[in-house]
Amino acid sequence: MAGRSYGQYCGVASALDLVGERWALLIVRDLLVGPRRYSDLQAGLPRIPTNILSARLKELQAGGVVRRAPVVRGGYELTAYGRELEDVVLALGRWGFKSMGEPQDGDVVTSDSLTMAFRTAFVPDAARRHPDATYVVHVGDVSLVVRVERGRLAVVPLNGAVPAALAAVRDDALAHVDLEFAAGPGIRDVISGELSGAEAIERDVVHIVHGDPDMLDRFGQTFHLEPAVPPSSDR
Amino acid sequence: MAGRSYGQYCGVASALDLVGERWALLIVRDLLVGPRRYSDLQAGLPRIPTNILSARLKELQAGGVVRRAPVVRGGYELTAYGRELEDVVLALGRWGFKSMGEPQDGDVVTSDSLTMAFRTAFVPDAARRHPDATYVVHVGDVSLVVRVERGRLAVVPLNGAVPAALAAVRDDALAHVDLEFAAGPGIRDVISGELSGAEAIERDVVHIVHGDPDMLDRFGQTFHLEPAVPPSSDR
DNA sequence: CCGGATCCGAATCGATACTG
DNA sequence: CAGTATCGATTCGGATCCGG
Repeated sequence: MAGRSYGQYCGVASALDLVGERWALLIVRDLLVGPRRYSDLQAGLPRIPTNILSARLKELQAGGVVRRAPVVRGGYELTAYGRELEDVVLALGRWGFKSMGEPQDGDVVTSDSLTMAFRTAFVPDAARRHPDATYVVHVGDVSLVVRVERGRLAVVPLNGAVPAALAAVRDDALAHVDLEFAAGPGIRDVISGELSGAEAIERDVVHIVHGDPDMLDRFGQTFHLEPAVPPSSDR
Repeated sequence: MAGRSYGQYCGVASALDLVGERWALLIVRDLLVGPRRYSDLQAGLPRIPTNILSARLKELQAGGVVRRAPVVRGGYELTAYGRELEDVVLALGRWGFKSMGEPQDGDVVTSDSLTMAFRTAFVPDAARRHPDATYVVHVGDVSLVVRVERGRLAVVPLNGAVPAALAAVRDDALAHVDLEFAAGPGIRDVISGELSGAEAIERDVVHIVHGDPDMLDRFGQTFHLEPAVPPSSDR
């Protein structure tokens, strides 16, 4: 499966031998949200060719990263070892956030990628200061229920079927939504702190559907990622 | 250069568009140690085809990750943005460490990969308890001077030319080496804590060249990575 | 319809040779 | 030393096909 290894006795090389092939870490990203069926993964990675998805799933299984999900019919899930890739995916997401400019033509936002983005941006310390809040967020055609409860984060899709446990969380959250808003790509300037809540609303980067607009600042503190370094500070 | 993007407006996808191609992160790994010339990179990545190295360096420059090093003739170095990949490389190294079994035929250990491995395994808290120690470590045909000074880590190759600043660190360190040892791949069991210093010496995993063998335990505390999770604990 | 397997042209990779 | 050029071997991407 890894016909071509990097040939180095090194942790980084070993990791890349397992998850360094094209698409592999995006599959892992989606599986970090939860078990997924073949067609779920395909839907979440619109550009992946079906033979590549198939090949990657086989390789990831052979590498002990992924296994068949016994409960979900036709499902895949991460092994314990695979779940430990969360650090890697979060680090990549933090770094890559800084180079996300405007979306390119045809770029999509998926439910799973946005869910992982919230996990990446989540600041536990800030959440501890405001331990409870519930947001409903619309980006593109993805809608998520983002809940901070006792300083812990849960993200659940607003629509669609979810496991019973998550459905309970979702229904509970929807009973008391603090803030519901729709946002475009400019939301990243709120996440990076380059735009205050009020500025974001004024510039139509964020449209408040429901709730107290001041909550948007709390949102920006709870979910924060560093903005891009200016190229000038290159030294 | 990135003719084929993943087409997702997502930090992880954006990161992989920049450094997800084959060999890219290994080039970054080596550049994290310091500026390198084309031939240094080639020597540190014995299996990379020269046209691929050339192509990657171009792409990484276009992506703002790498630039020509003004000081070193023919050199490359990371930009400020590129240096921020350290988190990613360390996370990958930590994860990949767990799947490093025995070295495969033809696997090499390079100076730069071992240097980054020490940075990955370095435990600042443990170093704070023993803030000063100097080791000379031989693995394969790589020899490094590993120095902890006031709780901070510096790794310098034992042989070969280095910039003046590093040469000073090296000479200073060599003046009072606490422990010099040679090790094979089994060194990873010391790093993972699965072998005590005494056991490692007894089983010939580590050969003490010079110094107090008891220092090997301190070494194992200062440089620690989690061992592989047993497949049984998969839930 | 879901979960893939198969086929094929296009792009990339890997090995080697060659050049300023 | 620092790459470019070339070319066969792989892999990738897109589409189609097939069994349950």
